[in-house]
Amino acid sequence: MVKAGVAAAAAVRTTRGEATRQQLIDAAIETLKDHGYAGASARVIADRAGVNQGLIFYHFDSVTGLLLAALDSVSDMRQARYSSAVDGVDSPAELVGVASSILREDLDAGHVAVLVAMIAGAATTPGLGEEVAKRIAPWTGFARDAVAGVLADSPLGSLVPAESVGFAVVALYLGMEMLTHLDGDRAPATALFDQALQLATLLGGLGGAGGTAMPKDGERM
Amino acid sequence: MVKAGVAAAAAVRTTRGEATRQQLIDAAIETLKDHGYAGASARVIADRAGVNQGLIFYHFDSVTGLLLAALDSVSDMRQARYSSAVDGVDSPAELVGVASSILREDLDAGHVAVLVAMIAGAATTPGLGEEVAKRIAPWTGFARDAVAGVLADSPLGSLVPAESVGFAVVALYLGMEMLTHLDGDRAPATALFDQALQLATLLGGLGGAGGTAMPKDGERM
DNA sequence: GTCTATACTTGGATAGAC
DNA sequence: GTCTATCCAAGTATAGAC
Repeated sequence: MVKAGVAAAAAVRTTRGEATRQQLIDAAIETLKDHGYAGASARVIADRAGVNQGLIFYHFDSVTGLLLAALDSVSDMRQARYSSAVDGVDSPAELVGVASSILREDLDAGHVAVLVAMIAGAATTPGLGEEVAKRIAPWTGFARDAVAGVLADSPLGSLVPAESVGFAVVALYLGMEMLTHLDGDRAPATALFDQALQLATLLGGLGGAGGTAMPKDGERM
Repeated sequence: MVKAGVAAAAAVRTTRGEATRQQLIDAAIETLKDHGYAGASARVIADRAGVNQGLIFYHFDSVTGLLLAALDSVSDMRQARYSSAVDGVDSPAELVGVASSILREDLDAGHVAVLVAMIAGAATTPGLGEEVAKRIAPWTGFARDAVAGVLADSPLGSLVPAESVGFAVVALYLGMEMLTHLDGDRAPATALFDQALQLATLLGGLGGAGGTAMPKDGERM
């Protein structure tokens, strides 16, 4: 059996502990999606991961610690996806198109459900609010910057501050997840995005330079 | 002590049981606001109400039953408030103004926090989703109708379907509550509403008939 | 360092006292 | 009709085996 670089940088080698650690994070993510914060107990998560419940406390100190690691994982993963997708976009219509196609992914895969669950849980567990807030801030920041980017050379830029639009987009995003998840019907969310795309295209046409209507998907991740 | 109409219609007389029942509902609402769904246990709620824990099961069959009664209470109360406030509004700018001033009430008082907590809880507790969905539907319906009302004689009406706008408004509403609650900062929410009001006033000015900029508060409740 | 068995706490629910 | 005492299930956390 070839073992590449025993004394090399720690990042590469996968110890047994690292494997269970990852299994626990994955199981925590799935559990948050399916059962929300209140349903994400040590026993349920550990069962799903197929490991002993006590390992959560060994690897993450507490259930809360594990859930935060899960939030980190989802947040990092999705933001990488978003960054690469938004890269090269330069009109409001394109941005709406890209946001729309990615949100569809998120709703289907339940990525935002993890954020929603953790924000909800922040109300319950002392000290969690601060930690979750730290991890949500990049989302509003990212949205603000993306909006600012396409608004810079548009006449809309002077009407709507990117700060407010970024906040609104993330809020809308979270709210849509809640409503969609609640009655299992994606149709209103889809219709809303179609609507937004149409409107953005129209405004882009009226206004300045930009304006290809259809988004590029940005498959790279 | 005067006891009006002992044999009269049941609605008026307040039995001891009714009082406890109401105390429990009030305590459940406050507990959902402060500690979220996961923190709303029978013992915590009963302690807050100053009654024995077992009474929850006597009066409401289960904790879930009590929480749904609490949701009903908040939902009914707020919708009465909304209805009376929107009554007489006939321009988009006015509507945004009214919505803005009431949302400020809601954020301060934590009314929407109860909705958010229950929607989050719906992911956890089997069967709860359906019940919560039933109680949230009137909100999107109300928003849709309010939007449709002011959009009817506006040129915007043909651009944006009230259905989608209503859905978006409720989603935005829930998302704003989450973000605001999370980092305890009302400023972004306030700024967003100021922004929306400004934009609606502008669009109203460009477009059709309506357009007094300032909302009436609709103090009656 | 990794994992298991076990201790302890809290929560939902009910039988029966008042 | 109201409340208490109590049962059992589920939760977090740790002491100690490997």
